[in-house]
Amino acid sequence: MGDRDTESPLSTSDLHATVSLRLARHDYRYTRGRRRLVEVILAAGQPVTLPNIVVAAPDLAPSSVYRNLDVLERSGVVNRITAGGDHAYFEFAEPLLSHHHHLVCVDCGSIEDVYLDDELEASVDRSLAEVAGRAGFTPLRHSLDLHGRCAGCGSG
Amino acid sequence: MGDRDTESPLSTSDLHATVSLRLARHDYRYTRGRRRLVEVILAAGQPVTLPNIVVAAPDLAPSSVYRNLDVLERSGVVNRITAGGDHAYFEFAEPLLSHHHHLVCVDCGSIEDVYLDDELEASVDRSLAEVAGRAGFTPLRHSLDLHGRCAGCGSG
DNA sequence: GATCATAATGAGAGCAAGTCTCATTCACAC
DNA sequence: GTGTGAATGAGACTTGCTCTCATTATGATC
Repeated sequence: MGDRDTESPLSTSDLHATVSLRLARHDYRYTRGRRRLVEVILAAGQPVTLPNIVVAAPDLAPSSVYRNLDVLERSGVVNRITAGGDHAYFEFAEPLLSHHHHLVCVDCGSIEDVYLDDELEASVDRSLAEVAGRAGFTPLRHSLDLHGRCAGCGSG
Repeated sequence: MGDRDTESPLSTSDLHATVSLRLARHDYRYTRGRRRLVEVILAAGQPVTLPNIVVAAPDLAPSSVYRNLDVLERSGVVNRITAGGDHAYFEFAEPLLSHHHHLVCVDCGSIEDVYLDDELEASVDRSLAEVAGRAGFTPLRHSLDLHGRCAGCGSG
């Protein structure tokens, strides 16, 4: 599993270069539509849904956006977050965005990124690896999300 | 018909009593169909999808099963797990099944329960509470799942 | 046990997120 | 510039899940 590259968040041009490389590695082309899609996700600065993307870039065809999100996911550029709401959320995958977790609002479905300290992450990975080993399970990544009510939805 | 050796801390009769109480607390009735549904989930001993349920109990109407899973979720009897596959998974909620996490297979979508030690759980809760507090977020529960390949799907 | 108000049921219609199709257009190698 | 195969996009299609509504079961009260 681990690529242990501890890269800091990338500049826009570095991002495009990295995405291009990853797509090429999977024999995909970095077309104008895919570049626009990457820029929309970058500009959002948080996980986005298809409606978010189409509102931000109405010239992108939904069917192509879905297809390209799939391509980006296969290439390791983007992660799909299925939190249970109507839509899936997408954000940059790990080396493009440092390892983090999510606050998922059970009312409005919004997702916010949060960062935990490295020591806890290490403990979690260690425990999960142990438990996975016992089950003959090959770990790829973990997801640690907190479900509750966001500041906007309050305790109502 | 009575299986006794699941991970559930409750006996079958205690389970029914608890479910009945929780439903009543929300002004729901514990009907025959809901009792059957609870028994199917108990017998499975692991998270189940709607197809799983209907195969195990073909006399239950899918529309009623969906509605009743919703009722059971609202009453805190059952948890919905949306792992990204085609179907949602359901299992008993926390006091009916002790706190645990999931090994989610990225290939076949299967979900297996795993248990972590209490100390790690406490650390996780502490860190998440701190981070949530900073964001004005009201925590309800956390989900910590390991994504990878199950023993059956191998490392291929 | 009989009666009644109301919740639950179930078959099928309906909805919507996401996928597939296919004719057209673009990206890249040469 | 040319050619080949991938990418595009509009819309049809699939499908997990929800809604509708006439019928039936449930639990409270007598």
